[in-house]
Amino acid sequence: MKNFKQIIAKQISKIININEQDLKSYIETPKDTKNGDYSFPCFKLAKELRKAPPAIANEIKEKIELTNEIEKVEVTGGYLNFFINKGELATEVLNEISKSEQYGKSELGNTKNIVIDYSAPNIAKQFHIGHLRSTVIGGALYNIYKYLGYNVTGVNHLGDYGTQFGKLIEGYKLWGKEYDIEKDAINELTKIYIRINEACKQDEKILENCRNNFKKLEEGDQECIEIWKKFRELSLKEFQKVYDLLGSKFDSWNGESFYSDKMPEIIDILQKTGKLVESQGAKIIELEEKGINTPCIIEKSNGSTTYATRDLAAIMYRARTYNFDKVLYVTSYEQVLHFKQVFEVAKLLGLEEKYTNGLEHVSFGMVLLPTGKMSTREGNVIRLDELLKEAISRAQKIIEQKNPNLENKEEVAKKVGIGAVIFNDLSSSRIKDEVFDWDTILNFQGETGPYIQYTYVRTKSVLEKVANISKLEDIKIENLLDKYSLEILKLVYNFEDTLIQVTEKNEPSILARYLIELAKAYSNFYNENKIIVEDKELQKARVYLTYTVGKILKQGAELLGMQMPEKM
RNA sequence: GGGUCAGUAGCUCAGUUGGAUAGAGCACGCGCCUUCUAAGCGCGGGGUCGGGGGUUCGAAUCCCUCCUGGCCCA
Repeated sequence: MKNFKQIIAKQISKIININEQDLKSYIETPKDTKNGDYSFPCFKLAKELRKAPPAIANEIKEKIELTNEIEKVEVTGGYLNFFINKGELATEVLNEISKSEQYGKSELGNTKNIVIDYSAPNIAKQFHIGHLRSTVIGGALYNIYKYLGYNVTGVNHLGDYGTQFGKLIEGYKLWGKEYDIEKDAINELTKIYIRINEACKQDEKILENCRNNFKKLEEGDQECIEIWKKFRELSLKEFQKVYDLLGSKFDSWNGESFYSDKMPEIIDILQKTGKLVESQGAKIIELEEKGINTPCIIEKSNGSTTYATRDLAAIMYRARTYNFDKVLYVTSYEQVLHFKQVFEVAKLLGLEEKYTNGLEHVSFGMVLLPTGKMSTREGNVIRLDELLKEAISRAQKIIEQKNPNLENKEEVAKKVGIGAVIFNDLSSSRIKDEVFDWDTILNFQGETGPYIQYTYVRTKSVLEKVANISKLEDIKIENLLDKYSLEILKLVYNFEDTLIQVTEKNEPSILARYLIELAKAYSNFYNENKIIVEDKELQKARVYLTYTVGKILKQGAELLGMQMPEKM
């Protein structure tokens, strides 16, 4: 697609001795359209050229060559304002839209390998709303990178390993028959876990047995492995229900346990660097000279490994298996120090720089309850399946009230309710904390998922009424040059750029905000203009624009992981 | 205590990487459905961009400092 900024930069570069790329980065888009579509602030040049900014602007204006794309240039103060040819913009955008089913899709990523590590719930623990963000942010990034031509691998790095399993196994051995873990696995396992922890406090012997169980698990003891496998399987079955609702998919389920036999190599390599030192019985790596004043613990004093070791083993494995250009770790900001340490230590593994430079922690804010942090131990967590169930049931009530004759009510309620939850999590910057509130998350009005779905449904409804959409060749562009249409066309023009920005910052909220803007622009258009009108030429053009908006809303929402109903 | 992230309207958040008069949504008030879905649209009030210094033609944005809060580490 034509790059208007580039074209303007090119014209300016013919007059001023600054390279095109720099000029392009100076060009901005004014907030107020009366200041044009693009603007070049001349203040930067004042010092160098020893002239007042308005004088420079005027001088450029005198010399600049207008093109097909640039219709008019005006000087306002020190700004040089460019007005582009709207017909050219509209033609360009609609051409691009009509070309392919998937607008904005590209090969930009050039099949670079991206590994995204997300969701990663803990086996035998509740899948609560704290896990939602990782799942949803990671999922959106997965879709968007893929859309831009990257070769993406989604990894669910399950928390399926660690000393807590020694305890759980012991609890299960002791009282397994009292609990129906086949039926309600996670709840029952949680009960066992609480009970065994109590028992450990009372009786040293039991604690000893727990430790032994974990050791046995590591050494391949048949019974322990069987039990652990059962926990894992049953937990995954429950997680899968949530993943099905959210539409989450993973290419790999290699969790922590997968790396249990890959850690000795890591320790060996680190040992050989001479940087691995003993401290209070533990093996650590000092990172002070790297500006991190907490050492990274590789092996605890009792000989067991840490999260860090497992993550290092994972880096090694992923480098070999996926030849990654980037690994994105989508976890909450609680883990910033952990990843800082791991990424630093990874440089000691003897890997190519390509790998160590590609490690990135995509951190996000926490979901808090009005009372503070959630805690599994205190039992004040909100289960994700319950949240989703509630979302669906609220959507259902609204359908009952607004559109009682709708077909497939249940299916629509599912899409709307879950869409609201997903969008809510993606609509503000990752880093923001979120205080959980039912009415905020399940709000269906204003800047929400359902608003985007609703706008989409409106476009479908119009298209259904007119039955057929004209070919682009039959559209008279001059029918789309009003203020409301142009607002839409400009946004459509920005779609691909928006996707690129998402990957540059690993920030899906940029796409979420974009979709809100587009839905708003269409709602304005829809409100101000009748689409089905007497003037058939006008109708054709407006229908085509409607079709365009619908297409992008759907594509964008699906990239975020939302599903679109056709009616609601 | 050290590190780190954040602070913008009553609440929740945008703010094009330093540009023109700081914008939305929610909530509140008023208006708009005999014609394409009112889960919508319009109008209205509401701001010391945490405070103070600095850099700059120009700062919510960059630097310094202090305050408040979150998180991590001991």
